[in-house]
Amino acid sequence: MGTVSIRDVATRAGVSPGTISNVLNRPERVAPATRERVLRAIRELGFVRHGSASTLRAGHSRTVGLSVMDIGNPFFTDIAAGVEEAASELGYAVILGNSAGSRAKEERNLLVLAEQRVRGVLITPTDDDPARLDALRDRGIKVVLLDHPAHRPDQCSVTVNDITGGRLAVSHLLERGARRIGYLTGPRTLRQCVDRGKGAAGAVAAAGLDPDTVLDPIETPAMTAKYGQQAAERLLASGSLPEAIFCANDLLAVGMLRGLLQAGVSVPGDIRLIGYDDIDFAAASAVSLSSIRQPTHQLGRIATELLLDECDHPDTHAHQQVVFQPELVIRESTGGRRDPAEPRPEETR
Amino acid sequence: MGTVSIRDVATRAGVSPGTISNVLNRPERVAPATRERVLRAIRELGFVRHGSASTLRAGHSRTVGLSVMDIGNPFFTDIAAGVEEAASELGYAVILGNSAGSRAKEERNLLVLAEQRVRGVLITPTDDDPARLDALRDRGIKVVLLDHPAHRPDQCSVTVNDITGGRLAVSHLLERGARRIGYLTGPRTLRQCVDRGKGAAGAVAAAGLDPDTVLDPIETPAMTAKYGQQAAERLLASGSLPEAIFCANDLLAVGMLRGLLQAGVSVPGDIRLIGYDDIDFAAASAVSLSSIRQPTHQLGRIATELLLDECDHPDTHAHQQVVFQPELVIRESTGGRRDPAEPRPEETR
DNA sequence: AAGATTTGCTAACACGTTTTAATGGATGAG
DNA sequence: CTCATCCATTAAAACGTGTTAGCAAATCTT
Repeated sequence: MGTVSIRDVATRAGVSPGTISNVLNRPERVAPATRERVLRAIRELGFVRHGSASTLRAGHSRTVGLSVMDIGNPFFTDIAAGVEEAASELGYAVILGNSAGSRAKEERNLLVLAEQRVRGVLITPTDDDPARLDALRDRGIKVVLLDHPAHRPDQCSVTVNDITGGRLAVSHLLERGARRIGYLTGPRTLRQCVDRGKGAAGAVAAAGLDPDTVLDPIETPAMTAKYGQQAAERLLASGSLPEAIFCANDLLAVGMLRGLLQAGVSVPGDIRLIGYDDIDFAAASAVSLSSIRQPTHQLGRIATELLLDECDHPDTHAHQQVVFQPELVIRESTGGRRDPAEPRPEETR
Repeated sequence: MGTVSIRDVATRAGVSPGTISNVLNRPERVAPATRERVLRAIRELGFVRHGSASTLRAGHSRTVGLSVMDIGNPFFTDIAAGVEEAASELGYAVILGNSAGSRAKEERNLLVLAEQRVRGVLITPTDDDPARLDALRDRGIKVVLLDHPAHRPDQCSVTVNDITGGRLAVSHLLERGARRIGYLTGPRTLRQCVDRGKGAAGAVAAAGLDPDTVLDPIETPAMTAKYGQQAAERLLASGSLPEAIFCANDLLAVGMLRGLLQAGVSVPGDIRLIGYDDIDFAAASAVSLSSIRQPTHQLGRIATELLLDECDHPDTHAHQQVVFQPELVIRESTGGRRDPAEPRPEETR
């Protein structure tokens, strides 16, 4: 019943506690025979190493933190899956925090992670303020930014070019003839929303048109399907519909689509619609959704590999800002029919 | 730079380390004036309590583990959101593990949780074997089963009646005239799949028909959209289509739907389709999906409250097996049109 | 065969916090 | 004024592991 400690194992195996520690952490330093004996004792006693004691003594743990903005968004769960995969390959556990877009919640989560003395943190920050992250670094906790560019050269980040993404989406809508385009965006404090908007404006300008008259931004408090549908209702109530809508993510797009269809608006007949992220459901939604694909799983995986490289090999580690390129996926919601054969996006470092 | 410890704070505030500990853990035992002085010192030095040291000394942590079968399934992320919400209200952090349906992975995750000396574990087990869970209990880690009935009376569990759910789904299909019904299910090792199948058979029997001739089970290796679509392809290749299909969860249903539509099969015209879980996307899919709704968020919340009650008040804690009742939601995929007004499901304890 | 090196292990301390019993000072009762 | 009571605080002993210096034995070098 009472928890079995390293000394119990030592007694059983007829060696000293230090040897047990060696077997666990530097097996090569201990003779094969003793090692076997110790491992057997561990099995027989059902010994489980006390992570806290280990962390306390060693000064660092075998865990990393992951802070995402919305655990309900498949974009982030895909990332989380990539993170978890890479972390567990390297023997690290992942503590997941959901900031739900709230800065206060993010702060609380980071405090918990700091208390747990995680080795490092992967974070999709809710805003641009580098102060909190620098505070973590000062505590010796490595930080890698996920889907957000590093604000200093000695920091790693993994992003997807959102300006390109916005450009791809809106170029596509322009190509299909739209001249009044709504931009359904989340809070302007989110870099992703701003950048995608910039890309959108860039596409309009590149077509020789005036962004201010072509693009019509609609802002929502959060990037969820619920707010997408609300936006649809407001739009319908306003009476003036654009010819196309670019949604800053697929959840907004799914909600918007639902709102439009319920009101009898035809997509893509009356309004063309494009989303962002290419979540699994985009292809399965009422009208299959054109979208901008991002290499989500890779995003999580690479970020984790960078973080753990920095943790385990701080001397040889080279800081990197990895930028992936997004890819346009055309489906019914923009009237498109181009075969969505799927070459993997190029990675540029 | 170097981490600031409780003694540094003590020195600064001109008190002993023990007093700092009291301020943090039993503020009422320390005079208001000193408390203020200590809190100021903590702020000024940027002290963050060392969770591991605390855990080591106190014998237990302020964290709980959550082990789910598929983090990519909105059903589980909804649960996770409920868990996280309830846990953080009570000052606990959540360590999330994704077993991805693999027993080995689940075992690895549980080991990590045991090493971290989590206070308790919320788990949706991948199989019925109680051994691993009993092992945790023997270590003093409380266990609450999520979406799985307790196998002993001194254990808490929170479930939704899956037999009822299966019955609701198939009764509905029978009502709509179907007499050959496919049951698209995940692995038969999953209790959920078995129970929903039982409910389905029960509904057929209750209608005076023979389950063996009416129901046609199709098993997949995992309950994902991918396998749902594969099943559709196999079904189409076989040439003999049932009149309706009951899918053991919405991901399977979404995949199945996609596969059918791509092949030009009309839903609900040629085949009626119903899923399970009523994830957000069910209402938004190509043909909106009839489904069985479960109170997911509540599931996570109640389970967490039970667990933490057991942790914090072991003496007064009463073990409970909470059973929720699922609810039929009719949409286009079964040709239904009943208004989906949504009374909340009843809770029965 | 004697020194030089390597190998395999031990003993003891350190990590930062919580907790216990003990201390000192203030307060109130007699 | 003394004594008992109470309160805020302290000092020191844990908690279970990792690490370091060091020692004995085994192996290698001339």
